[in-house]
Amino acid sequence: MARPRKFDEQRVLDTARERFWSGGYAATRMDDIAEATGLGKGSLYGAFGGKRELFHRVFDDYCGSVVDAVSRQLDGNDADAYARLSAHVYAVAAATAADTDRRGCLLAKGAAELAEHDEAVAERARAAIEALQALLEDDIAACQRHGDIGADVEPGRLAALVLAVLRGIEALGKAGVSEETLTDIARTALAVLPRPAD
Amino acid sequence: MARPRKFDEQRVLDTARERFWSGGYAATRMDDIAEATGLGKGSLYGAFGGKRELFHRVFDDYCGSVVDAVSRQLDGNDADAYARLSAHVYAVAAATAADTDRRGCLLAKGAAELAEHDEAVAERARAAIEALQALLEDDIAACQRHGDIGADVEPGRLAALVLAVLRGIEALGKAGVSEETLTDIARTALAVLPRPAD
DNA sequence: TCATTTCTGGACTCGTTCGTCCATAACGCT
DNA sequence: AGCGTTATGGACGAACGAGTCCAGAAATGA
Repeated sequence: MARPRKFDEQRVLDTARERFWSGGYAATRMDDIAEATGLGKGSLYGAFGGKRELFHRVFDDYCGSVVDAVSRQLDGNDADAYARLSAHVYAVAAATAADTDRRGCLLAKGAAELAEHDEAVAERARAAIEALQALLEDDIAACQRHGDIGADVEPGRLAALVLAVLRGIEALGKAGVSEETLTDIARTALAVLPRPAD
Repeated sequence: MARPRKFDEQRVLDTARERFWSGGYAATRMDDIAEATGLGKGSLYGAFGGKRELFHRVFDDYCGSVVDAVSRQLDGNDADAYARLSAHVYAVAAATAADTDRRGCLLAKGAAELAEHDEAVAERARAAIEALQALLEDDIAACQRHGDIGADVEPGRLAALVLAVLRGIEALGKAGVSEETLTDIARTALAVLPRPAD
């Protein structure tokens, strides 16, 4: 019984994500987002409240989508668990290297810029990292059950290590390390994971 | 034959570093820096040129000091090379955990915020990472000579892996991962390095 | 002491950006 | 069709921040 919105909220969030992602929070202007989405500022503020709230929505969204994507990549039966892990690690290296704009990951970028001063961002990042760790742990446990990884180290520890390597690959990528080196890191990381005693 | 400066340039750089470090580049105001250092804006601009140039000076300085510090930590004879490596890895984990403000490393933070749009920052970060990698490689090679690490993997690859883990620890620390987990990652990383076949 | 040169610091300018406001448009319901 | 409600979008206000400018201070050398 009132005028309906003409824009798709999700589409606006996606566009805003692009802007925040390339420019960072502080360097992105609301006018940019308004122009990029075609919305007037009245609509933008009416729908999302303000810059900070909009970023929170975008960040939340992004974290969720990253966790979802990894979840899909790592989900499956025990027999293929190691193949999935390996594919995932190489995929992160390749994706980081392919990111020629050096935008890195919005999760890392947003956390780096705002976690210190914005509790909501810090908490969301923490939750996302925890979720990623849990996904890796499940997959590594499956590898151990299937005999692809030695069972003498707790899967949680190995998952934390792999997660650190993955985040490290992204950080190095942003610093300009070559694709070859990144792929090497992925390969070496997989190679040093303990083998079953058999 | 002219009035000498009343301030110490290095001290100003240190203060500016603090500001950029906690706030990031965009969120730090020149007025803040002026107030924090006690300088007037005239002096600030006269001595450093502008915000961008000042940040470049600070960033350059910081990268140099990080490389220097690691260099000192890893320098020594072959017999103690593994002990130094181990101490260094634990030290990074402890330092990251102790950084309760979650400022992380200015190298990572600056690179995350500016590398994409500022070639000078990107290049400086790349050079610093390369230097760190070289330092680790030297130490790992020493470990291999002394028989503390297996010689079947090239030291350069192991160094790249260790570097990724170290940067990953910092990234995870910023995301709020606990000290215990960070220390665990350090321990696990050291544990999975190949042992000599003996 | 005086002249010259550089430093100092705060007032000022100007562009920029967040957020507000409001007249108007669009829709659903009766 | 008319009414009430919500969306729209561009103009506007106000604050803020980078960089400039300049009158005066401080030091050195003649």
